[in-house]
Amino acid sequence: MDQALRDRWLAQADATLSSAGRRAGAARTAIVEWLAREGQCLVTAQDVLDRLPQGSPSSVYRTLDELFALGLLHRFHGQDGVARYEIADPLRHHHHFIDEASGAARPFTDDELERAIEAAARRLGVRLTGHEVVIRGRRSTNGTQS
Amino acid sequence: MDQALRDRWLAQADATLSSAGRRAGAARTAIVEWLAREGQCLVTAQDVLDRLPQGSPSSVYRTLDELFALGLLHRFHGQDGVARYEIADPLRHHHHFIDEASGAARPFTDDELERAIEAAARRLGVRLTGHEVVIRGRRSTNGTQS
DNA sequence: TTATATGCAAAAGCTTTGCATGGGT
DNA sequence: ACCCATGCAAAGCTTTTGCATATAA
Repeated sequence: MDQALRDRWLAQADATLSSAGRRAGAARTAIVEWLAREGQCLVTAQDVLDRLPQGSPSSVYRTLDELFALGLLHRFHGQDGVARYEIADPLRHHHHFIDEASGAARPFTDDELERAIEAAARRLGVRLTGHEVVIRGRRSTNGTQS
Repeated sequence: MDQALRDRWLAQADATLSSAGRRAGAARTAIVEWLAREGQCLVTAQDVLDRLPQGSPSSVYRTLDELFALGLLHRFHGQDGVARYEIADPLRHHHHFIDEASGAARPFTDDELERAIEAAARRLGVRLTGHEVVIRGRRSTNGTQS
């Protein structure tokens, strides 16, 4: 749904990978392209393996790891101990709402919450390098957003 | 450092466990008592095993699981894919600051942040059942707290 | 040509489970 | 006496690693 983000990330990923001396093989190419399309929120290695004809488990895990190490992916460890990744875009930051009814995760952004986190870090005497918020609950009435 | 919390939780745990029909064996007793003392922030199954003479791996994992299922522990899955637990106290809620220099996690509370999360949930149209915040960074200057 | 990417299979690490025995109530 | 708790050993799952081969640059 966010074409601009997709393209920007793909270009950034290619640039970063090749300037790190990595070469583009069939597996990595397929994985990176899939992530650009489908990796905007919390995908697992298994998701990639299931949906991609191309790529062995080792390639998938290695590529995911490498992209994470280069700062191209964020990594989380979900409620079940399985690693989840998503595209890291410096221009966009989001948090996660987990719907208890379905177990599904939805990304959301909230500027006021963002400011509150920065303020809390200041009060703690911490120079912030990253932060994550997970909200769990149920949609109370009519959904307001997309 | 919080004696009241410790005692309250221990009493609550005993009550909840026995009303769930569970019996107190040597392993569970030792584990629950250790958690009441040392489980206020992000301990792993391995921590329990290392520090306790009493209790086999299966007892530790089973007890931790059971306490989680009964709502007596919170469970998180750390950056390394290892499950971390901490005492769940309805009267006290805290978040986590992870110091990038040491990797250590420290609990903190912040009422304003709490309110910001509630406000964000309201804006999302979500009835909140839980939430977690992780802040990552470095202590910027002189440490202010204990 | 030379270092890197890939895939297979094996290993590693955390956690869960089956089962026989011990123990609480 | 009955059922739950415990511990051992084995199995399960996700993820990592070793190694031989294929391939990008």
